[in-house]
Amino acid sequence: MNMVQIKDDPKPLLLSRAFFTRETKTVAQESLGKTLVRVTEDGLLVAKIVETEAYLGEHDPAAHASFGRTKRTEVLYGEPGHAYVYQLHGHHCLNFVAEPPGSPGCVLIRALEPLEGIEVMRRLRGKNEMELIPIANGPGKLCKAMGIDMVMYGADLVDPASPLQVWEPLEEQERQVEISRRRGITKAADWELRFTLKGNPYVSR
DNA sequence: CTTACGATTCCC
DNA sequence: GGAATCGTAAGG
Repeated sequence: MNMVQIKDDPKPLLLSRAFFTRETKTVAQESLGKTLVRVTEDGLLVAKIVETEAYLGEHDPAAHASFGRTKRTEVLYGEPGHAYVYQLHGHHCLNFVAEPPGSPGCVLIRALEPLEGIEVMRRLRGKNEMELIPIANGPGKLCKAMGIDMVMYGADLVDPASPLQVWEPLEEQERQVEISRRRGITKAADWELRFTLKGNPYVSR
């Protein structure tokens, strides 16, 4: 990890709008290994994306977009590369909006490998003595650890002034993607749209 | 307004 | 295995 590079020259690391302007399934797979960055008053919170799920749009029974265009899903129909945040069971979940405007695909972020700002993440999770793995190995847990709530709804992930950004990987990595069924849903449960970094211990169970 | 229902988490 | 928990969407 090269913190000098992070602080001095973040722009070349930012992903492009074009990255998100692709098929949802592609964006979900390609997001693995990328870097999620939360800019806070206590410094940068940095983590590697290790688990994602694709939600395909209005014809995906498990997707929120299957309800059509509502106040909640509005951002899904807009410009790709923005954050879709929603609440569930008192927790928050983070998605990346994918596909061109009008096509409401999105990518659920399900687990992170914490890299920087780990003490702040522990504090946000409410447990100072927490082990590294359980800090962000679930969709609700990672939002709490990264300080992501409804304020982040619609945040532009490719804007260097945004509180929530997605960067290229911080260092070279080999990347083997494993494909499986989406977790925790009852509709279209057999669709294989969950993507994980093979062998990564920070993936959710 | 009322009701049903989760893309979850944590504890027993 | 089960409870906590609360916004959303749908129906009256």
